[in-house]
Amino acid sequence: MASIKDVAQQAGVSTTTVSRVLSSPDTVRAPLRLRVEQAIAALAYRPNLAARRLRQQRSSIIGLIVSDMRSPFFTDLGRAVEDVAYQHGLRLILCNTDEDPDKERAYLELMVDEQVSGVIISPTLEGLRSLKQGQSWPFPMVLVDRALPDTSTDRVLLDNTAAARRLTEHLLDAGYRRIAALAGARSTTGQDRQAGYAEAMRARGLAPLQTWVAPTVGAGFAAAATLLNSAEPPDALLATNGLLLMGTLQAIQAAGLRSPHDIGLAGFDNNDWTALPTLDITVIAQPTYDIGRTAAELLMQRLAEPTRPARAVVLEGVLLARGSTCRPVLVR
Amino acid sequence: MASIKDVAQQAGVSTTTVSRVLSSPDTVRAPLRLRVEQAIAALAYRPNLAARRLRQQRSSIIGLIVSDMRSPFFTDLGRAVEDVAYQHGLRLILCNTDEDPDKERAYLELMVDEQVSGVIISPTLEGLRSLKQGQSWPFPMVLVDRALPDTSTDRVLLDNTAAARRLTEHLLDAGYRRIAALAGARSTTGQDRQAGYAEAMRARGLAPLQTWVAPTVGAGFAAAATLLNSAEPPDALLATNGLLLMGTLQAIQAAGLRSPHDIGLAGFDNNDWTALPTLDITVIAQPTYDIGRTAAELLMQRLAEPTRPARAVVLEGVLLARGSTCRPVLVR
DNA sequence: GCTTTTTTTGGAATCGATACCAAATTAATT
DNA sequence: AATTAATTTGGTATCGATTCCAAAAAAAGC
Repeated sequence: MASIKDVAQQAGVSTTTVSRVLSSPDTVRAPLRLRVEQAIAALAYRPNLAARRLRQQRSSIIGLIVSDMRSPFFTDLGRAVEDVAYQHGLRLILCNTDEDPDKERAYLELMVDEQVSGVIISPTLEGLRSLKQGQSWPFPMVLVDRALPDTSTDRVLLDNTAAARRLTEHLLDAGYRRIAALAGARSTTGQDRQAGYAEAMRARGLAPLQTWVAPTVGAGFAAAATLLNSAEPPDALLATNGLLLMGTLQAIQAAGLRSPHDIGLAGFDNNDWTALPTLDITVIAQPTYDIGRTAAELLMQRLAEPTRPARAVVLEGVLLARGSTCRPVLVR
Repeated sequence: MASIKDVAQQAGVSTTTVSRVLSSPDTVRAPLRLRVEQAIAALAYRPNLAARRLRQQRSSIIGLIVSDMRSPFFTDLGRAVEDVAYQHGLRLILCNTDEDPDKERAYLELMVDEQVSGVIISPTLEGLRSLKQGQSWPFPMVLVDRALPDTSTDRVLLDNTAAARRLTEHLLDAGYRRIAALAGARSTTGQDRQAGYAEAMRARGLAPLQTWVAPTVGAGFAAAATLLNSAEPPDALLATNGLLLMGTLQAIQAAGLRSPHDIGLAGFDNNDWTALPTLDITVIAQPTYDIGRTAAELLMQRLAEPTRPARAVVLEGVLLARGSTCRPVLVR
């Protein structure tokens, strides 16, 4: 493996000059630069990233920390981040926390060890709290999907409260009244969406009826099944994320019910299956890829300009009104 | 940030000793070791990975190269790899090739630059061919999901031909005859599954009827729609992966057809939505997480023992026979 | 108790790039 | 043409760990 010394020798210059050709070519005069470039090509020289990193005390790596990459939202997000990262010559290290604050902390410490240039993170509640209490890390961070108000960290969020409010109003407008919400515990996203739901309900003089559940298909199924089997079952269900929506749908079908005839159904995340004609589920579509791309770009901008003020980008969800919320007219 | 020198000074020993406490503690006598350990704790010392990597000429990073992390199969796989990697103190770098051989090559070269310890890859056809032609890389590789026969690289595969054969036989046993297969082009997986399908068809004296398509939902939809609108439409459709299955289902529903009454439907990948009672689609379930875990473990074993002979692990798919292939008895 | 062997510790070189500062070269100014 | 300023280039220290080899200490052998 050729090193910078070999290149320097081959081109008859110092290693300093070779280094300059690599980082700021226009400070080296043309004839020399040409010789160096030829030597680089001839030896198929590739700079040693470890040496560079040791000297510069930073790496061209960024971290992506999410709860579980298998959740479709994070999958899309990750793909977008990866695209932008590689366009900028940065590598992406991937971490799944499973909503475990200890794992989250451990991964952040790994990021310190790796001397990453920056981290994009969808933090746990505990992580957010410790950030708010002044916990700081030796790299810039961009929060995605989750954040607490009044913290000065770059972030990209959906207007969760507004989106949930809109979705709830859509259900109310369709004539549903006993609307129950399944909200993901352990994240601000779930809390914000629950808040939007509750606001919309109260605005019409109705009592909100939310259940807090772990953000998994299984937990969604169990909670929805319990609701459906209760004495006074709801006439519509609202799931605050794609996994819970799947679980809820499973419970509805397992109970032999159909939307919209027997029960209204709406949720978040425009996953492929929600659009199937025989399911046709009303959802809030999140601009998932955009969220990831924006987050990565915010990080790039901060790396270029470390002192600029923190920026919050709030994106809108799009309501896709479909058949699962078209309540048939009933006479009671 | 404390360095090994600071620790050495604090403990009153040489850096060599500190290094030894870190890598092989039992070569340092207890009292000294204790002093060093206390100094490490007191200074919250963390070794500089760049320095270590520069000296050792390798990094504790592994790469995962797949076509698109958004495909559920690769999502699960990636999660498994990540779990095992972190258990072994390795970081995971993620790459999406989009089935583009140039991108694949570029990413492999990045892996060289990063001096990764190893790579887990689901290679493109071109990538496999160049491997077979003797292209070699300065790190061990484990192939997942795709491989050519007679190459000596560690690999973890599904028995794709057998699985597709079994699925096709299941359709035949249910009474379907004009079974059309949508096979993913550009991967050995698609080819192998097509082969299994074709074998099963020919064994019953039927002519296989396959269409090669790009492995995306949209391409699956288009191809299935064309088949359904043809003069002699098939009586069953077989999709060789989860994305194609979704596209096929969309086309069936868009045409106003229902399984199993109007048309049989079967596919690969036991995604959540396939199990919904109202869809209830027969699939071959791949042990996705297991595949990823096994691949990661194979890599760990090779890192521990670089010279051991290459190993191929072939896992079985599980046929989940569901409602979409229960052909109602017809009189023709 | 003294020599030999084994174990434990330290000194200094090394990995490969970059950054600072000084030397050399070129350009600009009077 | 001589002096000064600006630009290009090179020498060398440095980043922080590991590794080889030698020195010191402990254990073993006679």
